[in-house]
Parts: sequence; structure tokens; C-alpha cells
Amino acid sequence: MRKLPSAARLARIRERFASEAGVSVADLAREFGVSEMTIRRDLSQLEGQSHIHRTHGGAVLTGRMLLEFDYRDRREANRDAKQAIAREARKLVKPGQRLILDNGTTTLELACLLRDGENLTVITPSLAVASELLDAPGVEVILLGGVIRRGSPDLTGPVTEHCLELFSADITFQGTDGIGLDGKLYNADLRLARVEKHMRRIAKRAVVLADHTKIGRTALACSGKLSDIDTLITDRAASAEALRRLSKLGVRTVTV
Amino acid sequence: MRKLPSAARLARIRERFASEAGVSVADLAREFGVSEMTIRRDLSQLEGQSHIHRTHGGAVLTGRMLLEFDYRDRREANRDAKQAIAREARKLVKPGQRLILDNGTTTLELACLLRDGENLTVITPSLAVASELLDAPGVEVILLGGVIRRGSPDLTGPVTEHCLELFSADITFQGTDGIGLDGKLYNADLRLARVEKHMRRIAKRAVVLADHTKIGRTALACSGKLSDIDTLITDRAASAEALRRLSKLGVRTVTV
DNA sequence: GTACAAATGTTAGAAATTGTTCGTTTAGTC
DNA sequence: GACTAAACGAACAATTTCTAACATTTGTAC
Repeated sequence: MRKLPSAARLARIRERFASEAGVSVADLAREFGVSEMTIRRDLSQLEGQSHIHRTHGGAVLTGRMLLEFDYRDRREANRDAKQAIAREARKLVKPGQRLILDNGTTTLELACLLRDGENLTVITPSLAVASELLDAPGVEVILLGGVIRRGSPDLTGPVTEHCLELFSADITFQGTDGIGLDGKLYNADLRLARVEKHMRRIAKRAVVLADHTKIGRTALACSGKLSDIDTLITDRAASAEALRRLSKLGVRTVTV
Repeated sequence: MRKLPSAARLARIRERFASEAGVSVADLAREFGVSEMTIRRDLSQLEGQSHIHRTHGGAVLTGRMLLEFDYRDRREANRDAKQAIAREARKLVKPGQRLILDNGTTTLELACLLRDGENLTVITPSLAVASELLDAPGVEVILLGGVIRRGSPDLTGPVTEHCLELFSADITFQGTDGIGLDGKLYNADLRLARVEKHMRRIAKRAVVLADHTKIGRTALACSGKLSDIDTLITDRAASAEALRRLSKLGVRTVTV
């Protein structure tokens, strides 16, 4: 086979995707008579413009699956603890309640457990939570409006706060990026911190879900004090010393 | 069988579920020419994305996956015409504009074409549109709040209407379920019809995207009159007779 | 031809995927 | 409940693929 100019090769690779969902580096290299390295470079370039995603061994079309609000990577971190915390939180939910589920991977785990809920209403700014509960028969999902933060599938900003004003709820389940030993709740994003404050205002009861890595950490924005919340659920790996200090601040703490 | 990159194998396993409700590890291993252990790992991964549920010897489908397939089918229907219409609509968009993109598969195709937009703001009640534009660098996505309709990934209801009040826009791009020859726009869902009316009120210009199958059809709810909109974009397959009648009603009609 | 830039090839070490083995769990049967 | 065969998961080994750096070739303008 005669070698083609690079642009033509790129175009032909693109055409491949019209008929096949995935291509392999080795095949393309053989087919075009170039080295695998060149194909890899081509695919990297295409990944920027086209709807393909590079993988080990080749590339696949993306956008074929809807609602891929991609939390997968972060979701793996410390997942066992998060699931245990979510199971504990699930016990607080009774049929017929109106819940608020904040952004975050731990609340997402809780969302999974609510799929079999009865007559629940879930209000959330998280696209991942919404997508998880989309087809749950006993759950009505109300998504708050707002600006989508780049790189994170959730909603924040004035619109979100404005939407929240329209509701009231029985319980708000929130994550956090850090709980200082001074009893303050921290969040890495200022806008999220504001939204969380609003949530607590309209809910009868506030529950914070935080694995032990969050305890003793601080972050940019303070979203409130521990005394603003009713229950903190964390995991056993949290240091006893830290837990003692927190419970002195008056918050009911559950460890799982 | 030629080996595909691992992600392609995952995609094909997923596709299996479109036709069959369950799969077996042994079958898949034989079919793809890999070890059973690899298939188990694949299935675990898919389960983590909550598309399926693992069982002994294989895996079965969950509800969420069904929804995704259903939407995909609708998207495929008449796709060429929809893409051509979307390309025509794309030409109306200038850098810096604020757009409203309604629900629907045709507007979703338009969203794909807006990924390279410059300094655009897209306001939408459609989770699919939001998901498509999530990572587009030149596009800010504002998702409207609202209740998620079961079986369709989009938002409607009073909250959605309330959110719309907060904005104004340059152009609203809408789909429709039917355009009667009496010059009325129809929609199969009453709540969606109301939302569409609101959209037109806050946008300077209203553009309706409808492939020829929509022309001459009616549906449950009337969302307005053709005279409320500025431009109708449809495809050549629309009957000349019908187009003549519509243009008499005063709407600028573009056929592609 | 020379010079320069762009594209491609090569290599080696790092990373990811896959295969294999083996002890444990599960589902079904008696 | 006990037994059995199939299926499972963890750990390790083998294989494949990736990235990055540098070397080489190709293309183009002077």
C-alpha cells in the first residue's frame, strides 16, 4: 500500500468509526503500513476533535451511551467506607419523605440504595444522582437548575439557590470536603458551600456523610458549623480522639 | 475473531443486552476468545456503572439500561434528516449568543454541532443535551431545574417554567411532535407544551426543527401557533403541497 | 544542495490488561 | 444438612500496550 498524507489517514480512521464501534491500534498500523506509534498519535489527535475515546489497544466511539456523567474514577476511592456510610444513612429514610441529596460520591452511593424507595421525592443538584434514580419506580426526582461546573457533573450558582427556595424537605444528606477539628464544615468550592447552606435551611434535619479521610481536613470555603447539622455519619477508621472532640461540639455522630 | 481493545469488548457486551435480557460468562468468553476471568472483570466493571446486575454465571439487565437503549433507538430514527436539519440550524448561531435548546432528538443533534462553539451559553431542560455539551470548552451549560419525566431524560413542570423566568436568550431551538396543517404546533406532553411556550416568550427568535414526518401530524397538546415562531427548518422529503400551505401562514421555512 | 520544520520510526522503561492457579463460595441435588 | 460441580475472587505471572525521549525520514522553501 502506498503511504498516504497524514490528513488522509486521519480521515480514513474517522470513517472507520461510521461502521465500527471500535478500532485497534495494531489493525490500523498494519492497514496503513505505518508504525503503531503513528496511529497512537493520530488517535490522540482525533480524541481532541471527534467523539472518540482512546483506550488500551485502540479507541472507541463515545456519546453512544447517554447520561455518562462520569464519576467512575473518584467513585472508586475509599468505596467500601462510603458504601457502609450510605447504608447507615439509608436507615434514616422512611417511605413518603422528601429528601435532598447533595453532590458527592458518598451521596451517590446513597442514591443507589434509594432505588427501591417507596414514594420518595429526591431533590438534587447532582446529575449523577439524578441519572441513578431516573428509572426508580418509587422515586420522583427533582433536579435543581444551575450552571454545570466543568469537570464535575453537578449544578451550582445563583439559579441553584433560587430553585432551592421553592422547596422544603425532611432530610438533607450532604457530603463535605473537610471537617475541621474546630467544628467547621469546609468545602473546596465556594459556590457549593453556599448551596449547602441553603439546603440546610429548608430541611428539617441535616445529615453529613463523610468518610474518615475528611476529618481534620480543611478546605477553601466554610459552609457552616457542625452545630448546624443533626447527624454526622463516618466510618470506624476515624481516630477516636477526633471523634471525641467532635461529639463534644454537640453533634450526634454515628460510626459504621 | 480479531481481538478488539478492551473498551470495545465492553461496548459489545453492553449491546448484547439490547437483544437479550441476560448473558452468561461462558458464552461471552467463547465469543470474544478471552478467558472467563476477563469476562468476569468486565461484568464487574459494568456493574459498577450500574448498568447491569451480576448473577452466578452471568449478568442481567437493570432498568436504567433499558431507558438508554430506548432513547438511542429514537435517536437513530430518521437520523440523516435530523442531522441535516441540525446543520442548517447551526448556521444561525453566532459566537457569544445565548441559546435555548429544547428537548428532543433533533435538538440533540444540534447540540453535537455546538461543541466547537465560541463563548456560547446554552440553556436547556434536556439531560442529553447537557451531557453532550458538558465538556465543550466554549460553551457554558445552564440546566433548568424540574421534575424528571419517567422514561425520557428531560425536565418539565412548574419548576422548569419558574427557572426559565430567570433568563432571556437570543434564539430558542425547539422540536415538536406535530405541525398541523391548520398552523398549530402540537406536543404529546402537556407539561412540555407549556415549557415550550415559555421558551418562546423569553427568546428574541424562535426556530422549530422538525423532520418531514412531523408535518401534518397532531398530538395531545397545542403549544402554540406557527405565527409565534420565526423559522421552521425541515427536510426536503416534506410534501411541496404541505410546505406551500405552511408558508402561507407567514413562517419562514427552510428545507434542507 | 542546504536548512528547517513536520511527520514518522525506534527504543526502553512504565503501566495496563489478560491468563493461570488455587482456595473459597454458591446453587442445586440427594 | 451434606455433597458435588460449577462459578467465583485474589494473587501472581505473562503479555500487551503505553508514554516519552530521541533518532530518522520526509517535505518544502530558499
